[in-house]
Amino acid sequence: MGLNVEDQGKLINTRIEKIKEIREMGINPFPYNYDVRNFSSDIISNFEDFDSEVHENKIVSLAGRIMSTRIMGKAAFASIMDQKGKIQLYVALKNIGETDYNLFKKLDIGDIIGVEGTVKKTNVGEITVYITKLVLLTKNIRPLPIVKEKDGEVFDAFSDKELRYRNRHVDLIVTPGVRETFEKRIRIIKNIKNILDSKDFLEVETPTLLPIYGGANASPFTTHHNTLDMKLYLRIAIEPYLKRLIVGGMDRVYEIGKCFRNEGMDRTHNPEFTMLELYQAYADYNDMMNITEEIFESTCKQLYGTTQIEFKGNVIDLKTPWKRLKMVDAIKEYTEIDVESLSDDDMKKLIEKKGGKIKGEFIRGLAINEIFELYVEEQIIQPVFITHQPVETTPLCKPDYDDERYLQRFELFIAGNEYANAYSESNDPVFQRKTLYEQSLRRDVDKEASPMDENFVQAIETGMPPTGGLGLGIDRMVMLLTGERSIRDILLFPTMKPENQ
RNA sequence: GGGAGAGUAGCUCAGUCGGUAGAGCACCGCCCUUUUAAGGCGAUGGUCGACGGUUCGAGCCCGUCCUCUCUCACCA
Repeated sequence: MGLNVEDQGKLINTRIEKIKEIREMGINPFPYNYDVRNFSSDIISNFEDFDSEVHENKIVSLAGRIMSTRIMGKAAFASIMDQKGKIQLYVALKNIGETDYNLFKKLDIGDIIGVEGTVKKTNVGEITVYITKLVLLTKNIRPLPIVKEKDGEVFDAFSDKELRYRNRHVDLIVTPGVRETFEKRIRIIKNIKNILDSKDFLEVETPTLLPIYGGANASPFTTHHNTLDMKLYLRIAIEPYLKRLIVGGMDRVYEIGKCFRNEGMDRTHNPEFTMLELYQAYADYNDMMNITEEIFESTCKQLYGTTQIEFKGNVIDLKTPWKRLKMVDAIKEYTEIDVESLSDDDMKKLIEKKGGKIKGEFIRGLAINEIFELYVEEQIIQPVFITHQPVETTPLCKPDYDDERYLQRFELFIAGNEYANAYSESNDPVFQRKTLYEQSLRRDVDKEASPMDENFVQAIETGMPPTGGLGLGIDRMVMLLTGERSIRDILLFPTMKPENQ
């Protein structure tokens, strides 16, 4: 198991031997640079501009990793992969001369080369660089898994997920589509930033290493600062610092960054994950819904040119506007139960019937939320904003004007999962101090309750304008928009146990 | 934490009833100037996840443990 030197010493040693032989030929197997003037995909998609039948002496120069070779005595085909894709090379003794051809015969799949040549279609019509010059740029000594493709079908895929996650550098080279998935992730994040920047939001950076944590119910990672000799925490949410900035007069701020939660791991949870948090002064939860819709719809269109995507076997249409449903109405619609008219006992029965639990004393608002999660959540396939959660679900959100039993809050559900959570943020300093203090007292019972953050409360006491706040799970969004079912497939380097026992 | 599956060559995988460890690709040698899962001939390559047990004999049966994958639950 593993890709350790000891395990494949013989294969590696023969390649180290080749490095010596190449040096003996007077060739440096690790030169310092190369003049790259073309990329594979540009040559292929603009073939007319390069076709040597038309442009007689047009020389291209490109560099990439050798992915396959087909050697036929005094000539060979090879394909190399660069930043933008793959392209075939024709390597002939008569075109590159004996020295370079002898070098070529010593090369392996995985080596990085620079080539110059002319572009022409082969007899069977494949656009190919007929090389006239070959430069070894980096000699590989650790063999790559050989993955073959024919007509889009992949053979001998590098399919061991553990090896792929532990050796993402190899995965990126040999597994078709992996790179594209991560390029999509990059484009998604860039597009979100473009949207927010165009709305005059300021992208800020706030600390991840904190003396005190808060903003969510979660267990933090702890660490230690040596010279200060103090305990520090990795943040579990971005919220407390962004709200300080709103107090400070930065009226529209956002951060896309890592949060860390010391909890279980599964297909949708990694210990470190990426959140978008956004706060807008003088806005409320309705404004947050509009921004959320725009973020999803625009990003999907930008990636695919359509608002429809397939996810978990469903066609999901992200076209806005999305349905907005109060939580109790959603329960009515999906289960024909009118929770507001139920007795406490009937609600308990409904929860227990589905295997749900009521923690501590019975609280109607929490029970309504529980019934929603048990009976409705997984049924929501098309995007829906669930609004007006019971006030008991969070102390950080303002109650609705019309009915103080419910909040000006929404959660976004798509394909049975939650993607975003937003509030008309509570800014009553007396209420905030009280709830945060009460929460800090519960810490010996509730491990996920946060400690009192005096500086944060003082900030709220300074006066936070009415503010709409939004939290959006970037990893979940990337999964939705790339069709990936596991968070590990959209994180370049997911958290792994160490290889040795 | 529960359930299911898996761990054999660098990669992808076979391995029958318990009887000398197999293939394809890669690698090495040879042939080959339009191939594309290139082809042909030949060679090399193994602590069968670990430990223990049963047996004349274990990749295979039994036990314990480790790791991974999938899935359910829990947790935001």
